[in-house]
Amino acid sequence: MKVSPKKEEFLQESLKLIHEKGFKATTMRDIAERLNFDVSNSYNYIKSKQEILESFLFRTSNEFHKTIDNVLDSNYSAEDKLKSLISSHIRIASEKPYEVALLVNEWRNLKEPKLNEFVTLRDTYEKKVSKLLEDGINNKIFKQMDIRIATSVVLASLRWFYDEYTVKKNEKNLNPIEFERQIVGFILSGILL
Amino acid sequence: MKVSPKKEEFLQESLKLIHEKGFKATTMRDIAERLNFDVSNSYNYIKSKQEILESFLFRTSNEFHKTIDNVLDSNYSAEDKLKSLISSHIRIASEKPYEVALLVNEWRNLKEPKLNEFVTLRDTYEKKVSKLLEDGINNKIFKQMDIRIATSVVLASLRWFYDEYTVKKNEKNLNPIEFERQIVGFILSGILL
DNA sequence: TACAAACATAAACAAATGTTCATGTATTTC
DNA sequence: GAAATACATGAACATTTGTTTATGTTTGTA
Repeated sequence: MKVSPKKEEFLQESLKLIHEKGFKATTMRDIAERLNFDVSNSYNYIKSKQEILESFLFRTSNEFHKTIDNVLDSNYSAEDKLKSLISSHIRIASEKPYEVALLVNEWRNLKEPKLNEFVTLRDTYEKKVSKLLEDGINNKIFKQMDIRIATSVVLASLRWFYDEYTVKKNEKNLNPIEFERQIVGFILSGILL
Repeated sequence: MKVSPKKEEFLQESLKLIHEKGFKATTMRDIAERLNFDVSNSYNYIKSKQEILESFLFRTSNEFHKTIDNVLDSNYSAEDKLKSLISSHIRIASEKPYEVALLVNEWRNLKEPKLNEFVTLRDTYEKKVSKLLEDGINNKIFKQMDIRIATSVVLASLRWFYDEYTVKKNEKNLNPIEFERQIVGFILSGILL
């Protein structure tokens, strides 16, 4: 599928607007206005408003899945797999913060059957993380923990990071490398000295 | 301010619906339909749709603020303050999961000037947490860490918990006491054995 | 019992929204 | 230079939405 530069511009501007205002609150007229053309012209680029959301969400979801699959397929120890997963997650979130923001905040606006499809993908991703943690526990690398809690907490610890790269630069942005170092420290051994 | 039982029922049902579908996607007619009366009747209970959101959001925000203020005012060590904070957070989220869900997911739908007011409250809350962590670092109880990252990660680790109490009971719900034990373990000393 | 408050309905509204259609102008490609 | 493709406009549409107004019924209470 070829993407003309204008279409790409349309999609990127839509992405940013949807991130700013939320999917429901962003109207087709909002998008068109920002691009200085009439609403109707938008439909030369997309078939429907939903399509914008769907394409971004599934594209980004796929990227995360590919990444975790590669990590799980590797011969690293559970500890190094987890480090590698963290690293990949941070890379994606810093490279494509708006896409990740959409993934986190706007998936609820999908309609069936896409919504179901997405939720299934999300559950699958969680299960992959759970498996990684479970292996680590079985190999006595990680503590004995409730897998469900551990999975949620690890994912929650990473999920907010896109925000550092969408917010205005009134403060210095976090350096992804340093962030990775700190987050690895936190997840592996907590904050206690 | 007295709240009649019918008004309370109206608000609670609105709360659940808004949580299910999102604020924008929930129409006044949706709410009325669920309560088996006409849309117009809703306006005997509230002045506007926005008011529903505002009242829940600021009420819950206040509760969190009161709680953290009490924690900070105590004579506990930084470590015990943090434990106490975690405990309070989990209590609120398990007692009022829908209110907390709204706080986390729907604040973007506030309009100015309420939006600004809310964001300020939220920033203030974060600063309070940062202060707690900073004190702990200065007293050599916590590791040397980037305060901004540590604050975000601690809050993110707690934020998702309401979900355990809003989701259908197809799986056993988490016991808040056990959750607290695990989360304290995680935040204080990570997952590494 | 009478009066006020609470609870309810029906009809209508203005504005906003996603989308389509018919049509026109650039731009690219052969 | 002709033909196809990309880019754009304006008008119109059917729905949906929050909210108001006028009016009626039920319920608690003095």
